[in-house]
Amino acid sequence: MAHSYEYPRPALAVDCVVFGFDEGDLKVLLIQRDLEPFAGKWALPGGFVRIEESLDQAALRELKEETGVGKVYLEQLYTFGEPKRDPRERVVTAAYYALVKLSDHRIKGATDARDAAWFSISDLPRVAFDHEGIIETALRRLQGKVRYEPVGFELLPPKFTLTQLQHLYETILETTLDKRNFRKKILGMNLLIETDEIEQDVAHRAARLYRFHEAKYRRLEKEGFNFEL
Amino acid sequence: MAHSYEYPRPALAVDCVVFGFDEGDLKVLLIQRDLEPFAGKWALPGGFVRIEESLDQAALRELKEETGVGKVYLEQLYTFGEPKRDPRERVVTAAYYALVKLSDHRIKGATDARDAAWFSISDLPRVAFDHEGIIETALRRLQGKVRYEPVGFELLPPKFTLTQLQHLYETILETTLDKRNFRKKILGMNLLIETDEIEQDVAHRAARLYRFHEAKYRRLEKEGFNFEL
DNA sequence: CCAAAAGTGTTTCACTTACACCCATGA
DNA sequence: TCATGGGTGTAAGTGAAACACTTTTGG
Repeated sequence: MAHSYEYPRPALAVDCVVFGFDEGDLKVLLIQRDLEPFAGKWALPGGFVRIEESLDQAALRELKEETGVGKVYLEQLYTFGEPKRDPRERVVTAAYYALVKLSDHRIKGATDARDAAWFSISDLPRVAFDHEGIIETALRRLQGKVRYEPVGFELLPPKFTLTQLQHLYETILETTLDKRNFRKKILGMNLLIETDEIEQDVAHRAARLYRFHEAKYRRLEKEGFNFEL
Repeated sequence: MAHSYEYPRPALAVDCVVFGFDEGDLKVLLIQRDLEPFAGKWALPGGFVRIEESLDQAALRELKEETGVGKVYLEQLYTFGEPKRDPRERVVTAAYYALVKLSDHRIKGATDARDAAWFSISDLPRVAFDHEGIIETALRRLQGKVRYEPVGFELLPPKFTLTQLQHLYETILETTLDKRNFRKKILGMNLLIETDEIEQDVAHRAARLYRFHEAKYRRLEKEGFNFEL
């Protein structure tokens, strides 16, 4: 193995694909760049990894700095290292994806110095660098993940209706689901806690609100239980 | 976003977990380090990423240089970036995993300057750095992958018996499978081509050899077909 | 009373699982 | 002829999929 200092080093960055879900719409958080290259263009929140911090820490820090997003589900996605992906110089980026509850973060966006905004996944603007490919990769990963792990709840408020949950799955998986079968299956897992509250301010019969029983899921998971669909 | 040259940069490496399958045993290829730190210890093949090459290229190059392994299935696994994972200085490593046909690579190992050897996954020596964790991550990934994509064939010779295939799955998934059900399922996919050859030099009835119909799989995959178990 | 979404069961079909014996071959 | 693994079918059970009407509520 060669010594590391014999060669020039690529720069190392992190970028985050932040997903939110709102009114049947899957959204991604983008920030407007204020520096070249691609100044003025939309891009994923991210930045360079500091010498003393882990990649996870770097991703969290950038997320906080650029978007105000705090407590989120965060997972490493893939590391992109094509030599020409940054026109200035060699930059390798460890991409992450995050799931946030829009109920917590609806206000954020234009809070920081930087301009940030949510875009529907089906109506993204042109983005800088290879970020379109990164977003695409993140979406595919989310589609895979949501089938066999209960990450969908990270995108919903703590209390939600079964219809909201179904719409979330339909949106992410780009499909439609049968209402009765969906409810049968999800309730059959006994991982939802029925609250005695109902949704408010709707012009029709109000649906019951449920919570996800995270602790119970963690317990079952350890015993080999598999969340599926 | 800060300019990259304001800060010291981590070094960037790649490491490969190379899997092979031999006589019912899942193996990993390790090399003996000749430099500090951990000189003399076993470690994953890998090295630093050069400034003009992609991560995939770096992984392939290191694999070739250190082990002679050429045509393989190669996929990025995860990027490990804990600040202290290398005692000398900050090194971030993009880990890959590779699947090779031991029938092609049985001879290799001690060919290069470096000492290389195959170890059973169930009987690994102590390894350098955080490589044990990387191997563990790779194994879990392989276990997940093998269920819903036909990567198992990358570990078998081009022609194989159904029993070999079953043993491969049993080994990777650490379980046992019912012979009749396994054969029914795998043959029912119509992705195996029955050759008119049989295995040689066995002290009992010789089993028929099959090939994996890769082209057909690629076609079906595009139409939405899902390989499963 | 109308519009809109909530909520609820049953039947059918496909797939998974469990299970045991005879056959072919080489030593 | 014996030991070793190769090769084969069926029945029962479980889970997925299809499917439509009544109820509640607010406007």
